[in-house]
Amino acid sequence: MVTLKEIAEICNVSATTVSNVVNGKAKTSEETKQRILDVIKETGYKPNYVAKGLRARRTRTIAIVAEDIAQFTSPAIIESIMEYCEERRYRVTVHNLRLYDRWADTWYKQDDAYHSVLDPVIKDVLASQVDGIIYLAGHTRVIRIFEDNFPVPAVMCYALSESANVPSVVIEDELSAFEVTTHLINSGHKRIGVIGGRSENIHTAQRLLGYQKALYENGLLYDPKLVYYGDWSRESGYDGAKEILKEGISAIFALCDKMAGGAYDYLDECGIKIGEEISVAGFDDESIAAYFRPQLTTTSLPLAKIGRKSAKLLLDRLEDTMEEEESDQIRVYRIPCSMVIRKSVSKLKK
Amino acid sequence: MVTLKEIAEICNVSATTVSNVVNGKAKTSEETKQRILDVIKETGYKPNYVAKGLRARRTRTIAIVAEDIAQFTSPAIIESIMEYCEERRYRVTVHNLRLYDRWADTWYKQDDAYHSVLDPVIKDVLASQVDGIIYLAGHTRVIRIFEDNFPVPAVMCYALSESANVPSVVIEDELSAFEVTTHLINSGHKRIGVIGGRSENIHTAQRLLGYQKALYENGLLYDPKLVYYGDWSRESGYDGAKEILKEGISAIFALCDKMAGGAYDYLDECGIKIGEEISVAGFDDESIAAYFRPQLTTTSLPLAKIGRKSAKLLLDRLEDTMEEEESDQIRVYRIPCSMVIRKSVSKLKK
DNA sequence: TTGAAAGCGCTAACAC
DNA sequence: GTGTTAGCGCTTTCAA
Repeated sequence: MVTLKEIAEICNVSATTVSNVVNGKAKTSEETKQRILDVIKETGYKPNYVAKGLRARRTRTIAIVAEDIAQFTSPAIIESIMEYCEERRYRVTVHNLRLYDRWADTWYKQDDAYHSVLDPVIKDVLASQVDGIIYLAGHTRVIRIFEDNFPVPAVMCYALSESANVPSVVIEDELSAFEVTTHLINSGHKRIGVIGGRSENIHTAQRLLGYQKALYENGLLYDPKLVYYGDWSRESGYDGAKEILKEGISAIFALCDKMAGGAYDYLDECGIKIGEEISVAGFDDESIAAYFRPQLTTTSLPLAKIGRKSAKLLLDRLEDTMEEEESDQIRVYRIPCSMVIRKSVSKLKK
Repeated sequence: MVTLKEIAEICNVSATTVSNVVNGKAKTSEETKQRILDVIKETGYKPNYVAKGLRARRTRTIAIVAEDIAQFTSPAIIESIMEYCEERRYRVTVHNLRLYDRWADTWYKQDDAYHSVLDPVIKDVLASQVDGIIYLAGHTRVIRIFEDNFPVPAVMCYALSESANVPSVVIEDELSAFEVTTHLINSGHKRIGVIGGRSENIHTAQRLLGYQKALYENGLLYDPKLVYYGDWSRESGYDGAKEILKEGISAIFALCDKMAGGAYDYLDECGIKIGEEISVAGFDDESIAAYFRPQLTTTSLPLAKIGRKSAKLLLDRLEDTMEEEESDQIRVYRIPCSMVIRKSVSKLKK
């Protein structure tokens, strides 16, 4: 690999001049400039970022620390972060905690196990001199890992940071659930069952609030017997449907598509016609949803927007172009979802 | 951020000694060693990889250049590459061409557009001094981008490289299709329709070969009228089913699950009972397959194995531990897939 | 066992 | 415009 110095020697100029040309620092005569450019082309010279980063103290590289890139929300978010960073000429590296892969659904409760994985990665990331970090969570909860003295700017993506200088970008759970529930009510449903995740889960809690708000605004009462707490799995959707069906409902709001799939399983088993005798709404708009029979009415996650927003927050911070508003209060950005109407919800026949 | 030099000053030793301790270079007295280790812990010192890489000329970092991480095969492969690299203490950075995102299905035919995206990324990757590269394709075809003088070792993942020193890791298309077809034939089916991708597509071509081999071994003749060339989309699955159904078939082998989904659409529309009146097999075992009604019999892709194999090939090469066999012939590793039997294929009722 | 010195490839400050 | 000098944080001879 040719180095800048070698180029300089060939051209009979100093390394500085070559550096200036490479980085477009203007003050070079057209003639030498052209000569240098030619040699660069001939030799196929490529600047060494490592050396550059060492000197410049800025690498124009940010790191995504993802809890698990195989989580269905991750790829689209990562992709949009990269897209945005490319526009602003930043490089992105991805680091993967593989949390779900390692421990399925339990890890986030065991602080020591969690940190045994996280800490070395963070250390690693920091050691590679990135300018900033986006932590990409697998599901929304409060994550407190960026202390106030964290050495580089950070953004919490798809989770809540609770730290004054680390903004969070999450989805608008409450409003979205409100919309779905309202849609169901407008279709004539009054007893609407809910299949959620665990009760302490933030997605579940917030969506339940939105659900309740819609009930309230329509003069309906919240009935705890209509809500089943599952674990986001297809199986728990099945169990949930079985349970709440006993309460005489006409619609099911499953808080994720997989559980909606489980509800379909049970309903099919009972010979109850979905989209006719009973309505079902999901959440997430995973690829599976469009293949359900009937196709599932659900809510799509604004993953691309979440990614872009997170990236923008970070890069603005790096370049100090952020609008003042932020300052020292905890910033949480909630990005709205959008309902996608398909075939699984229908007007209640009186 | 504390530096090695500062640690040295605090401990009243030279930078060399600290470096030796940090890297476990043995020849240090227990006493000073302990002192240094203590200070490192107190100060939270982290070695600067950038500086290290500059000096050491090896960064222990490999790059994945992915055509599109949002392609359904990518996340699992990336995840397994990372898992393997973690075991061998290599870092991984991911770079994303976003090819599908940019140009849907056409880019790989336009060399200039393709290179306008690829070249800067490769340049970038090289400039960041990675030790090696894994190119992760979105679908299998011949890709000729690593010349013989490519400066670092490379592996072609999910595509064919055709370059002597760049091994390729792909799936065993032909054998897998052979197995599916055999399964169908063993279930009594004699006229088996195929819905594939474009005819020039390698996946399609190879699987068709496997299909034909199974026919041959069972004394059946290949009939071109039974194969429809689609474009992997659900819609083309629908069109394909419509087309080949006219030929009086009792089973459909769709070369991807999405097209199987399209076939389901058409069959449902006609009121033909899948898994009873007609059998359908898919390919890929995407998450959607298990939600079909009836659940789809398909073939799952060995993504984790592909990733590990690619990573192993690269790291072995980096460390010169590879077995001799490779040398200078073109190496292609074909990883077998495995059928997953569900409900969409049944014995043909005579 | 420890340290001094040189240098990896590049950029920044300051002269000329 | 262009060159000189110094130094980013680390490792690696080689000598003590």
